[in-house]
Amino acid sequence: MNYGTLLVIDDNPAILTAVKICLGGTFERVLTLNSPDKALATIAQEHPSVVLLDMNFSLGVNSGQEGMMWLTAIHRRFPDIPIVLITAYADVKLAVRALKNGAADFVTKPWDNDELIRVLKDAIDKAGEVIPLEQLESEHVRKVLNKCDGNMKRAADLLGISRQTLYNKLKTP
Amino acid sequence: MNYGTLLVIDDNPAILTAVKICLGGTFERVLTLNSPDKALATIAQEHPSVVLLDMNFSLGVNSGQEGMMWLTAIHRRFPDIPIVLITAYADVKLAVRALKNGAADFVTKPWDNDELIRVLKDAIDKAGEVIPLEQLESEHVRKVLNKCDGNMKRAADLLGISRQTLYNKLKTP
DNA sequence: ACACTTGTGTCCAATTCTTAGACACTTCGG
DNA sequence: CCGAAGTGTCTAAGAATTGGACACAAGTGT
Repeated sequence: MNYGTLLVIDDNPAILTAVKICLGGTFERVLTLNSPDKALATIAQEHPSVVLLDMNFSLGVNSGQEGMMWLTAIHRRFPDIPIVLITAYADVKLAVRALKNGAADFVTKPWDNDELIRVLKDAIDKAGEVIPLEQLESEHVRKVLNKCDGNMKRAADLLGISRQTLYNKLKTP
Repeated sequence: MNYGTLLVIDDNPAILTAVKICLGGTFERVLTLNSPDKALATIAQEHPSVVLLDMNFSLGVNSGQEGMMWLTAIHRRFPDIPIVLITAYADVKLAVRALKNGAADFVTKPWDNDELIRVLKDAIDKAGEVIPLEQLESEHVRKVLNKCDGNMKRAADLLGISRQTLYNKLKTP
């Protein structure tokens, strides 16, 4: 039941209060910002488990550029905190670009409460998963070796390890 | 100028010929399938550098379920080959789900030729990048350590390495 | 104030991993 | 047929990893 702290960033006060009411029961705390200006400072201080970020702040501008900028800024600074984007202007191109820029998910207004809760929980759960170093390594090794059509010498070279080491890593899976 | 082989999978013959004409100059070869049934076999045999996959095959069904299934099937079997999805029914939810399921990109019909070419090239370039093992490792270590609020013991535990090893890895960045 | 727990920074010696180099062998293309 | 490139294997040296240990700091509960 304890999903930690949610940080919501939206310039519409009505949205902020609505989110607070809808998600107050799910999250331990719901923090709100009506401008992304202090997002980095707030995140650094409060360590939210997830950020819900609106894409449009400049009045009349709905390209989502500003939200995208903040997404990249926050994600670069806090790669381990999942960021869910929300926008009124459903745009496939924008959604694709957001996900490629590190967004955990992308939802459109008006939102469905249950779906939003599920999306946020999923983002938190996924961010909470920790892959052991060895597994990460062996998966990557396999992928690179695949791309090299099984050429061990080139794969080892690309991976930055010696051919024998790659050999050993494949021996003990 | 040589971007290898493109595999296009679409049940509309007109689309296939159109793509062939549009992208024939960019790719060394353009293979086509009017059904995903033989996708896995074809990919295994031809080793395309990218796959362009339509989402809707069953007539009258436009939920994209079938394309999604083939996306996951192909991606699970060939994680190193990028898959670009294409659909006539622009749907943000569908696009998000596709990207989360491993799609390299998502474009909508009717498409812009230059954009499609750019997207495919990007997908190939990105898939061609190989991250050295050490860099992958250090990035992951940093992320996990961050998530543990700097608690080295827990981080080392989650990573599956000893505390001293984590210590050393941080010493020499 | 007191013990207790947890984590840090640091060392050690034993073990394991990684490396460069070498060798015979196969495969492939000119 | 030759040479280039890759494989499978080995060795010996060097580097990394491990469990264990120790003193110390910070936070816990009593």
